[in-house]
Amino acid sequence: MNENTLKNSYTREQICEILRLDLITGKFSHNLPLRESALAKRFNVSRGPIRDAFLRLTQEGSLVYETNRGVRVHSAIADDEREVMMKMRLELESYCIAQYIIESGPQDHAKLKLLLQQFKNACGRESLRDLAQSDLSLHRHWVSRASTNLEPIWLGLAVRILMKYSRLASFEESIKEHEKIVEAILLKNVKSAIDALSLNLI
Amino acid sequence: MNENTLKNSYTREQICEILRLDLITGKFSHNLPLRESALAKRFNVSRGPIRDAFLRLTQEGSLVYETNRGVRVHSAIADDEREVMMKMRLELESYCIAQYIIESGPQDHAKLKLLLQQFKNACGRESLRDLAQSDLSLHRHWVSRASTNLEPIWLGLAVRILMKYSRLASFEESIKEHEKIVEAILLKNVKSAIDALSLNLI
DNA sequence: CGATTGGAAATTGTTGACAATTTCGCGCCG
DNA sequence: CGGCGCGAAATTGTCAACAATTTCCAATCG
Repeated sequence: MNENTLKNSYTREQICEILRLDLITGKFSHNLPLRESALAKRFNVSRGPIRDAFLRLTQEGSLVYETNRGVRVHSAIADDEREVMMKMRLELESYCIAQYIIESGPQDHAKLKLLLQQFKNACGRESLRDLAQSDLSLHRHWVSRASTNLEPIWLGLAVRILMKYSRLASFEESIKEHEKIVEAILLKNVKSAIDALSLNLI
Repeated sequence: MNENTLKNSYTREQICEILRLDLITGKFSHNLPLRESALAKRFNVSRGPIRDAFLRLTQEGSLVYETNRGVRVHSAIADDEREVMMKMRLELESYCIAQYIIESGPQDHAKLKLLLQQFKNACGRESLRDLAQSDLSLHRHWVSRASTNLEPIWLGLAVRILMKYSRLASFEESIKEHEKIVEAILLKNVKSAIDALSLNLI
């Protein structure tokens, strides 16, 4: 926890992102509730912003809220729930990639390449946290560019799916899958991009 | 606004529900930001709970948040976004109805009949607000019973879809569609329930 | 006349204090 | 010895005040 060393306090958004990655990588116990005051101290802010983050993560589905009793980590999704979520996510991202290919310009492509490179680096470091973060960032790039309306829905799906398997398959394979998707996008080949995506989202 | 006449202040949850229906039925301008203090006065609470509700509705997608500038009503979704959302919602609710048929007991069925009746009553009153509320309650019943994991995702989809058409098709037709779904559920006929659902979610 | 800049008003962001609720341990009684 | 209140501690819920930021308007300058 090196965030305490910085004196600057965190924004609601930053706190939310950090906690989200903590949740994805399983840093919190499933049975113990998360305490507002403990996290307030950790991030060097008052309880207000922490409550804001809790509320968001609850809506995303990674936390469960009980009145007067705080929040707990949501139980992992079942296999068939994951299957449904995957179908929904594939539907959503397919649309977004098709849209992204139409709308994106050179600066988007530069960003895309950068995010892919960061993903590869994270695979190299073999850090689960960095991997989850860069995976989310990459997918989020085309989703948010294509539709701000679909982005919050996508986030809820992606986070829950990631929580299910804090362990991703093989780093090598994951890199190849994402390379194929990005390559197809840069060539503006919708069909091939979606084919590659559907191999990634299984 | 008869909520002011009651002295009791509202819970976060109630405020959220009221605002959600206000948003669905188009009570707020798309360009003007929603003011925390104005709503705090309306609900007779401080700004804290209002901010909580804003945060939730933002995550649901009906509001858009800008740092230091408050929230505005999110722009309506495009036709093709609606199409994607509908496919996702159909996928989600089909699973939930199948699950619901397996798990539900007599008391669930009683509740189901009650919710259907309330939906019919709302159609009779021709109140758009009541209609939206009872439509949401009915669908929410089987979704929440089947999967707490899918419920927040479903809510985001359903709200945005409802916002798109504050005007529903025909009351008569809508009643028939929902009667068919409920009937099939009570008979534990999964296929026919999902068929009826897919006619409703178009 | 239009653009700019300065400051006042309005609004959001954050905090610490207090109220309401839950939790937990301890003594008490059967 | 086990269950039952009871009260203290811990925790969440709410609030009002203050800080930071944005917005708006009017005075000023080119």
